This record gives sequence, structure tokens and C-alpha cells, in this order.
Amino acid sequence: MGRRSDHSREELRALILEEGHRQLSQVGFARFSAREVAKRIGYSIGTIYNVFGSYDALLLALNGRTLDLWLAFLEGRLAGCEEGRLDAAIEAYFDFALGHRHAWTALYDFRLPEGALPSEDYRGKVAAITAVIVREIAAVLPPDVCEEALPLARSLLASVHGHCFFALNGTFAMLGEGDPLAAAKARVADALARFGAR
Amino acid sequence: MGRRSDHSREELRALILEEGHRQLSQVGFARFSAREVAKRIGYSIGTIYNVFGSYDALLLALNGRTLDLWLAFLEGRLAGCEEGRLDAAIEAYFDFALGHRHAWTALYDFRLPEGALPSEDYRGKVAAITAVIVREIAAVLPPDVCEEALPLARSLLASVHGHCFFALNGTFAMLGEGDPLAAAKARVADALARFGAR
DNA sequence: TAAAAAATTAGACATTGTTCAATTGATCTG
DNA sequence: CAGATCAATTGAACAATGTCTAATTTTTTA
Repeated sequence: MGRRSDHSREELRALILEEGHRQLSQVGFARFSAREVAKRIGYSIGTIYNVFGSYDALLLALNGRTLDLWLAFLEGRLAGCEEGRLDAAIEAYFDFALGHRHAWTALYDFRLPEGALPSEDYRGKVAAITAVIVREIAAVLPPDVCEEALPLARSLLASVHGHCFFALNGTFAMLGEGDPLAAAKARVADALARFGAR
Repeated sequence: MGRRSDHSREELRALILEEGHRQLSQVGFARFSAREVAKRIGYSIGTIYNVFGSYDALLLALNGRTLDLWLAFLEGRLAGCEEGRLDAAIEAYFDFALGHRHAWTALYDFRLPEGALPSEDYRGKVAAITAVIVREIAAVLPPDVCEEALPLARSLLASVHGHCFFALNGTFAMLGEGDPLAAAKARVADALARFGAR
């Protein structure tokens, strides 16, 4: 078959991303197959290469979509939340990861070849999620140490990530930890207490 | 070719593990190939399946080897270290991961099929590393809260892991964090301060 | 209407994990 | 020592993957 006009380039891109994300969410990164995605949307594998250029680019786009969903989820939880916003953010971190296990895990399972940087676009999405945490931390920090909000946010993000990661990959279960979320909150509280946060 | 007596079962197992670990360390989990390992030791792929039974079992054994090395590295650093032992342990955590990037990363990239548990042996190795941290935390904790050492150790392990993970996967670089190790140490100190550790 | 451009496909390629019948060497038995 | 038994090793076969490219077909342009 040759050129056909079932879908515009943009529609095709959206189609692949949608089916790809469904697939990734169902089977996980290890079993994900670009060929299978092509089959499901009724196009051939070559078309995916036309649109995305490579397997890596496709996966980066899929992970980008996950980051979009994650950010929206986070902001949704925070909207209309008066107090305990930081705890709510940590809960949202966990809940998203638990609710989108495979997609969230793929964010970290997939790695670009050594030395390759993700696109500016992708980095922006990661920065956007970080910015939410920076904002929330700045809000509870005393004014005189508020320039510490960014480094602290990066560090607390890493701490929460570690807890969430261990919760999902079974390490915590192996070690008998029953409430990873509570532990993560406690560590964040520990740090904030030291900075005299309210 | 049929049966040959170049190596005993145990020697063969050691041979595969050694070459496999070399391979894993060089090319990383994503590009690791059991076939390639077989080729390099001069046996056929079937032999690896005879000895390990499956690809998953082989990888679990390789990761087990990494855990052994890691534990030895940790204890080696701690031996003869009088003060600042916890900081030394965190440094060792980072240094091992940085010095064995691919092998360390494979510990988390590789996952058993859903629901499958690692062997008792493997779980023991993870527990052994945890036990070191429990011991070191218990040593600095006031006696009246020393039953908190285990949960605290699990949680701090997760925090340090998150920092180390972000340092290696590029997240910290993306966010402008220049000293992940210092950040990890600071978070651990925050938590210990709250428990009145010395 | 004819020529140029673009999109889509199908197939070839090298690799992978996995399985298994056949083979070959070692070991036991009489 | 010869023959039977046993166990380890192989290599080929399979299905699947990412990747690339020549051919085909449709759309657009001249």
C-alpha cells in the first residue's frame, strides 16, 4: 500500500501515542513492542519510524505523555487544597505511581544511549514537576531561607522518589516496611523542621 | 559436541557468572545478551540454560553477585573507620554505584515477572546490606529510641537510594544539582537530628 | 495531464530468548 | 575390557524484536 489519507501527520502521531501509552501501561516497558502498536492501529511498523524516527524517540514521547499526565494529576490534587499541601503532593506522587505502575516505571527503566540528552521539551516537563514542589516548599519555608527552596526540593524529590521506587519494586515488602508513604512524609517533615518551616 | 570434562558444574557456573558480570558491567542491562556470554566462554547457549534454567535465573544470579560485591565494599569502607561511620556508609553507597554503574543499575532495571519473588538467597543479600545500615544507625541513636533503628534504616536507605538514582540517571544533572552526595548526607542528618542522635 | 513529491508498506536482516531432539563423551556393569 | 546406561552439550528451529530500504501507490504540483 502507498500513501493514504486516513489520518494527517498529527492525527497519526496522536494515534500512535495513544495506543502506545495504552500498550505500555498494560504490558510494561520490558514487554513493550513498537511493532505491536503498529499492528493495533492498523499501520505497518515502518510508519512508526516515519513519524518518530526511532524506537528511542517513540519511548521518549510516551514518557513525555506520562509526565504530562503526572503533572496534571499533581496540580489537580493540589487545587483547592488549603493546608497540608506538601503532604498532599507526596500522596499524589505515590498515588500516580501506584495508579500507573507500568507507565511510571518506564520513566526510569528507559534510558537513552550513554551521553545522549533528552530533548529540551522533555527536560521542561521534568522541570515543571519539580517546579510544583519548589513552589510548595517555598510556601512553608521561612522567608530568610527561601532561596533554599530549589535545592531542598530537588533533594526531597529524590527522597520521596526513593521511597516510592522501593514501594513499587518490592524492596520495601522484602524488608518488611508496611507504610512507605508515611515514611516518606516523615523524612520530608524531618528536613523541613530543620529549616524551621511552619 | 556431547559431554566434555573441561569444567565441573560448579566451575561452569562460576565461569558463566564471571563472564556474565563482566559483560553486564561493560554493556549494561539493556544490551546484555546471554548468547554473547555463552560465545565468550566457548560454550553454546544451551549450556547456560542447563546451568541456570532461564534468563531470569541467570540475571538474578548476576545481580546477586553485584550485591555480594556491594556488601563487601561497604564493610571494607567501614572497617577501621572510627567516627562518621554513617557518612562513610553513604559515601560507600554512592561510590559503589558510580564505580559499577551498569551492574548497580541492573539491580533495579531487571524485574521478575509480576508476582514472582526473588529467591530466599537473594532476599538475604538485600537484607544483609540493610542490616549494615541498621547497625550503624542503632549505634548513633539514643538507647531509648533504638527500636526505631530498623524502620529508620529502611527509610534512610530509600532516601539515599533516591539521591543516588537521580545522580546516575541524569535527573539531578537535568535539575542543576551539583552535589547529590552532600544532599543525601544532609537528609540523613535531618532525620537523625530529630531522633536526638549523637 | 504529466511529473514530482510524499507516505506507506512489505520484506530482508541481524539479534534475541527459548526449547528440544540428536549426539557425544563419561561412567557404570557384567 | 566391551557394552549398556547416563548425562552433558550442542546446534538447529521458532517466534519475536528493532532497524533499514526498495518498491509501490497516492497526493500534490507544474
